[in-house]
Amino acid sequence: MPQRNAPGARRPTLSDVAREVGVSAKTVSRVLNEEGVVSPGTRARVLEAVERLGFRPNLMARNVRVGSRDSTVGLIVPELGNPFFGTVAEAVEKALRARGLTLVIGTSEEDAERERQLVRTFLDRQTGGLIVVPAEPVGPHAGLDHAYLGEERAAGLPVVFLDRTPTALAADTVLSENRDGARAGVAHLLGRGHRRIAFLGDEPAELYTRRERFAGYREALAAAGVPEAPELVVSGHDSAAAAAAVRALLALPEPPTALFAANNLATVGAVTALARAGRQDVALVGFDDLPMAEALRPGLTVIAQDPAALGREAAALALARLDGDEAEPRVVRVPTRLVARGSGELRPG
Amino acid sequence: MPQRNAPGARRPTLSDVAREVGVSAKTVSRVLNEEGVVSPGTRARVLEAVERLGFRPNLMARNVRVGSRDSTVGLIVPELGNPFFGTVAEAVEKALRARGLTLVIGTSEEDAERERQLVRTFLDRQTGGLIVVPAEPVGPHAGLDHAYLGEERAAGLPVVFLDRTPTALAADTVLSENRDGARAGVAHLLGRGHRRIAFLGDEPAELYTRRERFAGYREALAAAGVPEAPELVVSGHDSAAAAAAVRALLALPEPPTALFAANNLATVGAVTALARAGRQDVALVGFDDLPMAEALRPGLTVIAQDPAALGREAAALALARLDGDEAEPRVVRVPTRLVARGSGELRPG
DNA sequence: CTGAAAGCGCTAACAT
DNA sequence: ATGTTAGCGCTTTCAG
Repeated sequence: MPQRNAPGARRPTLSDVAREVGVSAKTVSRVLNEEGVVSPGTRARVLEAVERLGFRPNLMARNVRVGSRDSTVGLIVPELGNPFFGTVAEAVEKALRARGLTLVIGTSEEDAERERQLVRTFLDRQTGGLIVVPAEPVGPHAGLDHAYLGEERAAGLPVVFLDRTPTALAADTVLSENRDGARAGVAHLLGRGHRRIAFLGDEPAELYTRRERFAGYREALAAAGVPEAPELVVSGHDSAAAAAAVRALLALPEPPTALFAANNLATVGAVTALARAGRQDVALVGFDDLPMAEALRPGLTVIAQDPAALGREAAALALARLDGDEAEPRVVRVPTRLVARGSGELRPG
Repeated sequence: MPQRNAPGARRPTLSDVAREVGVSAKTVSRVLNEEGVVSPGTRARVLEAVERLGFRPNLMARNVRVGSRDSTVGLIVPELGNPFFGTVAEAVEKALRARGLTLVIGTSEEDAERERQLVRTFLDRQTGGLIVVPAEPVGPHAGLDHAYLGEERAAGLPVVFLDRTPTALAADTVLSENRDGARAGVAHLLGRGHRRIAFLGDEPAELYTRRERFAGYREALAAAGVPEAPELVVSGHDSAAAAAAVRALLALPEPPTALFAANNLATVGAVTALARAGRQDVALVGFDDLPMAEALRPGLTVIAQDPAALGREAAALALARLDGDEAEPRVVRVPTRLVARGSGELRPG
């Protein structure tokens, strides 16, 4: 039972333990780090004193001396309330914990400047690696740059991009098979006879995932020889906007007979709008799975992503770099999976 | 433009900057910390060199010398993929970031031993505070203890419990109004004429939130003079188990006419089971809101929690302690809100 | 206004 | 098998 420290009392240090036992600090250090050989007797007495005083080593001090970076990895995601990123973070944390590393986390709120600040803070605290869902710079310089991370990478810091890929910096990257997934989802609808298939995307339209999924949509249409209809391509930043967009689509002179919702918020909006309008005849395939998908009537057909795998792969890449892997940057693509539950089977008329 | 560091190059230190400018390290330190008075000339030259060398202070080294704990707060949650805890974490991170603190996160997976290890790791890395969703010890010693955190608290470390409250340690705590919320949800059903209302809870039954919500359920029944029916109280650890439990309930000789689902997984299970059975006549109120709640037909009536508020309040308590607040431990209760969307209005027969 | 020396808690590099 | 000395990068203390 460790001695109760008086409130505000200084935590015991290595030298406190050493003094207590009557050995040098280095000997205590040796015992704790199982370094070199220490006689069983001293070893036991040291451990006893450590226990009794409730000594815990100061990792910061250790790292300063050893000159190594901190045994943490920083993760920057746009948000955590979204279960997609929550699951990613959970998988990263698990993978790190298995290796004795700790997760430091920040949310960029899709703001490139905030992301930079977080990166700076993380680096100042000597985070050993960085996993970043790059925020999309807004304004005229659309697209991802993130060249500012190049120096850190050059200085030997593991940097992994997740879910989106910057244009100007080659670094390890983990992505969902967005394009393939979208193509498969739209092909599913085409295979059921649909020809007027709307695309319901994120905003801004420059978002990497949105671009890729839209490309998949177009590829599927092209492969089936179905002409694109620009009026069927709409956006909504949240589920309410997506629902409104769907209402507008259904009011078109030539409305779509099927919807492809390119992200989970769009899917929620589409389901809501269809339910409100009582339109059980409009087919729907969503990108990204939802907990309620199976509980809906009809069941919601989705292109499921695997956010846990994304997180695991990102952590694995960072860990490999920490272990000294100096190979060229790698891109890992995580497959998606079509889960047919019924909503994609509906037929026009 | 900072000089490009050669790959693997040592990051520049305070003394590097000092040497570059031809002043002492202390002067550079003074400039960076805006401490004391430095002549405008040296100041400018120092800042120029800092910029040119790309110098960034080593926070670990600083903290070691200053003897202060790290400017981080550790958060331990059971999981992050669950949007409830994801939203909590997001709110905590935002509140900390606003104060220049960084969030360190770990997932306990509901394992008390894992939680302890995380606490130890966090403390070793000198985390400045701790926010913990206490894991429920399994086995014979049901209930929360967490006395092991008492010493840390006594040593001046801010400790805040979130969502659940340990029995053996008085510390700041932030809770949802579980009991009130459950009572309101069941009262809603009673008010629509239901008398056979099932309770669909978590497992294990000792879980703090489950106990509180069950107490609210009983209070509502008692207030209405409705006798309890033990066969209507069931559990399910995940949504599939909850769905199975609902199927069993509906097969009873005297089945319930309404369900109260005491958490979001139970709610998903209940919705699924009712949809599969085509039972549009069974009322349902769920505890905890769901993104799809509005998209269901009928809309899902829920007792909404406010996870962001829970996170904010927890962070506020931790920050107050960091600012030196030495008052007695406080308990903050965050209200819940009944959101009526239709599923609670269904009438038997 | 600025600097030299000492030291935070710990470990590397020598001793012995 | 153990101890001494020095020093990580920074700040405190005390001089100038």
